[in-house]
Amino acid sequence: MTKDPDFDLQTFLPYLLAQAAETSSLDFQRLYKDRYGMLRTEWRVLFHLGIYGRMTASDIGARAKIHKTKISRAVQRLAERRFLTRTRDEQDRRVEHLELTAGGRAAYEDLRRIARDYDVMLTEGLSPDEVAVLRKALKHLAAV
Amino acid sequence: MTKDPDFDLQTFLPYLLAQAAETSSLDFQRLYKDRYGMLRTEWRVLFHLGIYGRMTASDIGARAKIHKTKISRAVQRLAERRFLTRTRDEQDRRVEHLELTAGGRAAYEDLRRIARDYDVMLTEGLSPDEVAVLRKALKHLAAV
DNA sequence: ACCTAATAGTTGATTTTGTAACTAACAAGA
DNA sequence: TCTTGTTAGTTACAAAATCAACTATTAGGT
Repeated sequence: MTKDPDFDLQTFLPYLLAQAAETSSLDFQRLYKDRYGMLRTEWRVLFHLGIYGRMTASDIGARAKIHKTKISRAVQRLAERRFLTRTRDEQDRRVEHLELTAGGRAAYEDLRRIARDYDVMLTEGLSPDEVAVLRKALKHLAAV
Repeated sequence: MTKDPDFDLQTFLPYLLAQAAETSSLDFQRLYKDRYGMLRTEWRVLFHLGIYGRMTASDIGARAKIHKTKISRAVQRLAERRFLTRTRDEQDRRVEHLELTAGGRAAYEDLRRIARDYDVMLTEGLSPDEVAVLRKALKHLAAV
């Protein structure tokens, strides 16, 4: 049977995005999973706390657009491993402040180095201009 | 606490890719889920058969980089709904050829139209040049 | 022909995710 | 001070993804 001339799956953005995201996500996963046995949401939470410091679960959810149940579970696991501490807010006792422990910070700094190296590796084969456009376009797409 | 100056999560490609892919995937999901109750892997299989015609499960897996168990289950569901037929190869009886039925083709053509419209909508706000670079870069990243 | 390895595809057990309902705490108006 | 509504976060159950083990069939060497 002949190829459909009107539509090419290889140019359909949700398809391309899914392929690229899955490839990079799986590659990067191997790095943090092997070292720390972390899940995807866990490194994301770890990185948010590493970069922005003290935050609440909702803060992270709002910034990263991750659902609160995912964050709740990631925080639980990170707390069990003593990567972060949870402190109740005295003014509003619904709120919990999260903060990395020394161990959490060490893990974050280690993974941040790895992430940076991985990012450099990913963009080999693309010109700096192309990378800039790619980042801009991805931000745009995430915001739609 | 201050922001880490050495590393910005908002430029880290696996993070950006995951955000963009998730956003577009969820949006597009609503369209095919509402109409046909399909899962992500199911529309992908449907599209492959719609575009390339007769294929085996392995062919699809190789082309789309989807794991064979996912494909196996997607094919089962599509077959139950009479969207495709499965035919044993006479030469090599391990192999099964998959092909869309008339109903499957109708669903594919309907969804293809929707996909095209959605793609157009996604790229509003980006110049044609930017879109071209984006597509090229995503293909590169998927292949790494 | 026979043994071993490889391939296509399926199934089952375990993990992970998603959805909805829930508790606890606060807020704001009557 | 009572509703009523909202927000932070957790938990329970259902849906889906992942991983390993499995069947059936073919291929390749000896």
